[in-house]
Amino acid sequence: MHSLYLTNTLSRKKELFKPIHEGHVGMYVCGPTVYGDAHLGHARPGVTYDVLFKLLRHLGYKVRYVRNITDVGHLEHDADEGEDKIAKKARLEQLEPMEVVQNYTFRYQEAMRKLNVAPPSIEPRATGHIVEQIEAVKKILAAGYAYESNGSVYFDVEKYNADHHYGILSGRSLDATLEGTRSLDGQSDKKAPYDFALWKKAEPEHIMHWPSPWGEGFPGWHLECSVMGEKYLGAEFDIHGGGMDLMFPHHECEIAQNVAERGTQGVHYWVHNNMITINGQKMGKSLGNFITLPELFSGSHPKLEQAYSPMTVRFFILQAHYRGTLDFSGEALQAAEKGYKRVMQAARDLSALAGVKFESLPYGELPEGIAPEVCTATSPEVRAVWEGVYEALCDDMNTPVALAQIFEAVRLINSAKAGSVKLSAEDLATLAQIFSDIVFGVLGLVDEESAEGATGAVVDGLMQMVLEERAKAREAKDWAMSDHIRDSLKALGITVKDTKDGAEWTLE
RNA sequence: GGUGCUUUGGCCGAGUGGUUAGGCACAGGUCUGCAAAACCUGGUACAGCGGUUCGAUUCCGCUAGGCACCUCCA
Repeated sequence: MHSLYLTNTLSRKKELFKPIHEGHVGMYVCGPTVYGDAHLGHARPGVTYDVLFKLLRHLGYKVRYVRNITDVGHLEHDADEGEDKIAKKARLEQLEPMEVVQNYTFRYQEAMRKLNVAPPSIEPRATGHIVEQIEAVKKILAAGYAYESNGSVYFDVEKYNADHHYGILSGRSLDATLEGTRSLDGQSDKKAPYDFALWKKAEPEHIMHWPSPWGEGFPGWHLECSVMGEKYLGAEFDIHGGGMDLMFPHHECEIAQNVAERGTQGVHYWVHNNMITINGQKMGKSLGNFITLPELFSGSHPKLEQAYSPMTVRFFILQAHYRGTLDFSGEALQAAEKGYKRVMQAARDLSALAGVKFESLPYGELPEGIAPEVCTATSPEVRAVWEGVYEALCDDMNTPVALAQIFEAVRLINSAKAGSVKLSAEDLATLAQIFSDIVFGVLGLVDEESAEGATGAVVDGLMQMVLEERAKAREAKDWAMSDHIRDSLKALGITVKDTKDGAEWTLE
């Protein structure tokens, strides 16, 4: 089996990945808070952990992938004094909170589906785990790491820090945290500013609340991930992913809760994806500089000159390493679009050359394929691509380098098609496997053109007929007619290219 | 103020103590009725200043710029 290395935020180093249970992986990723449309920033963890999910599967692991939906407890402005995001949205739109949740959950899943992000094994919601969260609060109270205050329960960070290290993940000391913590206006029930809420008393204006031993209230944001992770993956599990902006305080608090509640940090590998920036600045809700995925796919945003297809967006994300920032610009998206199309065209040509049909799996199904141990190709170039791709992906998911290797394969395919390079049957089979397993499998690309374009034999037949007529005109050197046909097709979005072996066409 | 990250050719973006990343764009060539595609070739990029070294874009220090987190954010 190929050895996978992942950068663990706990150690800030690349570590050899070893699962707790041989052959099995438990992975938890922080999902969205569903109070608005997903934006480009949300696509990054979606795609990143989708690749990790698929890579692990391809390497032969059985994976349980849990990605939550946050539908309560996530507050605005301040973790303890603000208003619940969902409730606020519901109030603004005169809706039942669950209507907001339902709507944006559906829209999020729809956007992920378009990006060919496989649905996780389990997609739990915070509101579905109120009972478990209350139980967790009780345990933390019993362990002495929390205190009740005026109907709310807070985590006692100072007490915890005396026994453990609060800041182990983000690399801070409590003093540093204290310095940076904003002092709150007005009265707070907390003993210290860095204490965070496990359970929050519901003020009269709150519309989402549940009964608890401490009165009517709702769970704190950080608690849900601790609780749902434990429920579905166990007290200890392998991988926890999320955006870098969640490292502190969210993930730090999770660790503290885990230790207080069950005596273990719970997570072996913390994986964090970096942000997508726009003009060098983080794309985010609070800055108002975000472009939603529906806007991106339709081109309906003042910053956009054109629409970008879901696969262009996926390719764009894949072209950068997940731990670095990725800067958005129209130019960069257009470059990604061209590159993506080039790879897909090569896939179609390879399909013809190798006599293999690449079929995309029905959405939601995962390839069972296990990465081959040995490369059977005969040419050194193809072998190098095969080796390079696995090496890159297993080296902390280096998708940009993997794609560079894929472009090498594209060059070989094109050269073979042009006749300047000879590829053996084994070479073609290996290339076909790389495309099937890696390009379409692990990297999760889909050929949009063949998927939604020119459907069916009717169009194929029609095009064949038209191109035959054009070929006759060309034989008769009737260039006017030939060009007229080509121009007319172009106006319909059909591009005709003349090659040695006759005319080819593609639909925009 | 604290913590951490970062500065690569026109743009995006990998990587390394000495050898081509890759994509997009651009220029020349091959092919072609033309066009497109494809293929071939091309541009000596690594913020600045010092240091370590036979040799640094790659290690160390300083300077300058940028960013993230410290409050909700993927």
